[in-house]
Amino acid sequence: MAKSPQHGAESAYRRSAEGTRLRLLDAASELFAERGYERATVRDIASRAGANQALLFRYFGSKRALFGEVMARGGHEQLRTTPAERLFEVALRGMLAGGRKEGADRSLEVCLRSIGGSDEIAEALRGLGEEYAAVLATLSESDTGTLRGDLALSWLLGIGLMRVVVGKEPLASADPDTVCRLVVDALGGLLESLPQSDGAVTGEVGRIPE
Amino acid sequence: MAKSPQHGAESAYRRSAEGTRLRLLDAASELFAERGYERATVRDIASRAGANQALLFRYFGSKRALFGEVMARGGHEQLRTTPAERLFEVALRGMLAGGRKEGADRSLEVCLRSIGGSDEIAEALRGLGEEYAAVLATLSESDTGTLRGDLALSWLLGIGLMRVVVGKEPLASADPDTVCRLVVDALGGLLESLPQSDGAVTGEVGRIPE
DNA sequence: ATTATCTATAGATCTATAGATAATGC
DNA sequence: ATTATCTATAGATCTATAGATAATGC
Repeated sequence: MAKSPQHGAESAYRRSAEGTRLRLLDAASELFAERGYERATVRDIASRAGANQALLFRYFGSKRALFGEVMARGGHEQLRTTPAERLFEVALRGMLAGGRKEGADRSLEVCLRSIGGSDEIAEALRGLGEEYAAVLATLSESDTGTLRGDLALSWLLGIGLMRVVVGKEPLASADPDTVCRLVVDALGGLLESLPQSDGAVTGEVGRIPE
Repeated sequence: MAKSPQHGAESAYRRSAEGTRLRLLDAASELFAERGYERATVRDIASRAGANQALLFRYFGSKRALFGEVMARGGHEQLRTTPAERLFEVALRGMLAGGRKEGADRSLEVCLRSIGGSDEIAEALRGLGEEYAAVLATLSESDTGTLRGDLALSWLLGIGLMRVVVGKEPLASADPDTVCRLVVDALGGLLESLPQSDGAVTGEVGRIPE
């Protein structure tokens, strides 16, 4: 019992600047997703990382800079790895899962929970939104294509808002497949090139890309 | 110049408890809509009302109680005065106007800007959402009617989020008629009894209730 | 000796309250 | 005399920093 490490499992990672930096980043990712920017305090983050609160400032400079790194890290992964025709459904399903999938990209969720906070947060969401909407816009041939992309993204975020953040029933407990089918079917008229969900009960058979 | 009133135009309303209470309520309505719950400080509100900050606590008890009164005041007006078939479009157009219409009900906007703040705020939005969604659900005969109502409301809020709060272009500057038509047309498949917007360019003629 | 970590605290906000002041009605 | 209003400040957070301490590598 003598000389027992005072901080449990993470003691093995101790006294490594790089390791602590990474644990702080991971803890920040989680807490920003759970509580949003404002309500996740630097002390909470440091505590979950098993690090001293002062190290957060040593390694990242400020809370806002840490937020920037968190958003930059996972933010674009989903966009890079998903073909345009599948992006809406993949992002929607990620949102519907609401952090229950390990290692999922929760950037949009982080934004949703952080909204009221500050103008800079709104800008972060706008920036990420630009990228999603631009891809979605390619699914329409219309001259209002970019607007249609914005509207599709709006629905995605609105669903996340009501289901994950607000917890509105019955949406909050609804089966992801059911939600996905209803939404993708309705979006068919807006984004002509959006493949309808497979296993649709509406009678329409979805085109499967490639 | 001697004995000039030190507070300008509002001096006429001075020394009336009822009047001050009302000016505080109005100022709070505006500031909550502009900045959300957290960022609208009691000092800002009192200052805009031309009142001393301590009076806010004297007349309302706490900032949260003031928020409650603001939400209770305008929150249900739109719901009472609008027939179910028209609710979605009326609420959407109100959201698209984004406070540019005098005396419009900005309750949903207030909620959107206040989200990250606290669980109690999320509850306020859930409460208001219950009422909207319940009405919208009556527009579908399906057994997933309530879910469809939630999804329609989600789109409404998502559009408000991206347009009013985030300012995503081209949505933020888009013509309300265009947005309305695109959204209402797409929602037709989700809520069968939703009348399509008149002047539709899609070829379908909307049913006009009564 | 270097540098990762910790302690202690400055400094900036905010909500909320206690008690003093001043305008009105009688 | 009553009560609307104002002054001053308590008390609770939070981010951020300065300087001390302690673990590692040479």
